[in-house]
Amino acid sequence: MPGDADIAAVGALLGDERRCRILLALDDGRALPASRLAAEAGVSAATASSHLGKLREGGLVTVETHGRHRFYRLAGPHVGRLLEAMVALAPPRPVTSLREGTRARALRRARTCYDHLAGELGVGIMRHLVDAGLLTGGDGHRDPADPPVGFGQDVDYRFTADGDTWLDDFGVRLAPGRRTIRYCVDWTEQAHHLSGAAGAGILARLVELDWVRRAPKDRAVTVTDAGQEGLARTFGV
Amino acid sequence: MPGDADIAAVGALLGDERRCRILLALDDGRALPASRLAAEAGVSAATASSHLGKLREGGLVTVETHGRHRFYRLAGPHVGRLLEAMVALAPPRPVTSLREGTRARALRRARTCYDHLAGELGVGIMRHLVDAGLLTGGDGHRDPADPPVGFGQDVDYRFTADGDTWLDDFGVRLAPGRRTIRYCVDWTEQAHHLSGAAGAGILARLVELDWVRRAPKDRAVTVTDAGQEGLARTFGV
DNA sequence: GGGACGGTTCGACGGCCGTCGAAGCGACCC
DNA sequence: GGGTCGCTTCGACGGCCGTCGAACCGTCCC
Repeated sequence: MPGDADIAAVGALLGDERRCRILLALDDGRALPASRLAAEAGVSAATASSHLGKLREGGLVTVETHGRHRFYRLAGPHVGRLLEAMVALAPPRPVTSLREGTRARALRRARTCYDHLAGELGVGIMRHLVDAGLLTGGDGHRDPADPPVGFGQDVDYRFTADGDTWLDDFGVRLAPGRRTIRYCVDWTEQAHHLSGAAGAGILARLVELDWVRRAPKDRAVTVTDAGQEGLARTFGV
Repeated sequence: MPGDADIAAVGALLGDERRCRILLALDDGRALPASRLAAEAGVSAATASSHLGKLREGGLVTVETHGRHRFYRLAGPHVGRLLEAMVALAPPRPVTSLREGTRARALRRARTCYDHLAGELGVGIMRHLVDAGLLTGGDGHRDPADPPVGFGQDVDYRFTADGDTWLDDFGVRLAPGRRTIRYCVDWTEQAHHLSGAAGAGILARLVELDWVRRAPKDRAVTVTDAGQEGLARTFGV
């Protein structure tokens, strides 16, 4: 039984409270520097570095180096699912922990990324636009060297004629010259979501329709009842 | 952060290879005696008892005592989901382990329990019958003292007039005197599935329709393509 | 280039936990 | 009731791993 050893290895990673704190701090999809995670776990930089090394080796987190900072992220949606499954099993559920849990889940579902939508919702909308033939392209790649955390980048996505029509019909107001498409790699979903002027325009229109509402102080996005229905009908999400 | 400690406690439970072996052995929903689990984990009875005690205290397994045997089960569907999430993260996937994993998943989806259906499919069918008003009752309870593992028991479920009609229409042949309803508590789903003559009759009819096929030597049940469609249409499962 | 800063590596300390044999306990069998 | 069997408890041994300070390495800033 060679495969069994590995699942225990994953379990061992999750058996330490400090490591769990680190993972939970990353659970909403952010990328955080090692120092912040050390503070979050309440542990020295040396210890945190050791934990992060193990989490990385175990495939639970990934690193990006920017200057003298190293940003850590959850390695993918599987990790979020795993954390969710574990939280569901942790027997005592103090209120605060519950709120944190649902909040992280909500952020994974929908959040803002600067001026546009990210999370399952952002990715789902972009996927729908591509599937519906409103948006084409997407063979571009992300330059691993320069870009700061979670930022967008030029790629060869573009709206089709149908896409232009759809934008007008849906009520997204974009100056003709500003229809350049940008996207972000959405790390909680490991897929693309729209950014740039189009992403901002769509988010603005969704807010105008009162389908979604932005939290005043953070990146949370809530979907209204009307939004549930409208988003499902329009984008299948 | 009081809640965080507990999720690490769950992780610690999963950090031991022997405990993982035990959990994986139980992953298809069976109840196994401690001695069998000791053998499965490749460990002495004393050690296995220690592990089982911890798993029980952690809420991952439950015990039923029958005579001098003690049968252990996964505590519920959450545990199955957790194992699934962990397997999805264990990086190397030897073929055997993959086959085992998909097999366990298949058993959780559909299996036989003596002469009737269990697993998600069995539970889903029963739920549909109740929701559709074909079956009523179900306030009975399971006597914790006597019954052997996973066996059915009398309860006050009964078919309505519509239910009788439906049985005839669907092609389930039951002698009028043999319409007594029995059910099993389905432990992988923590819900009821039909047993008794009605459960057996429905399974027989599903086989006759070639919607499902029983494995010759074990409890596995596979759903055919026609079955996928028919079961969805008939029972919403 | 010097100094500060973020991060990792190294080494040593300490504690927790998995392990098994032996003993204890209850249930079954003849 | 004596013997067996299934399981748990106890106690002792041993190893693994989390922890931190100190040293080291690279980047940024003036």
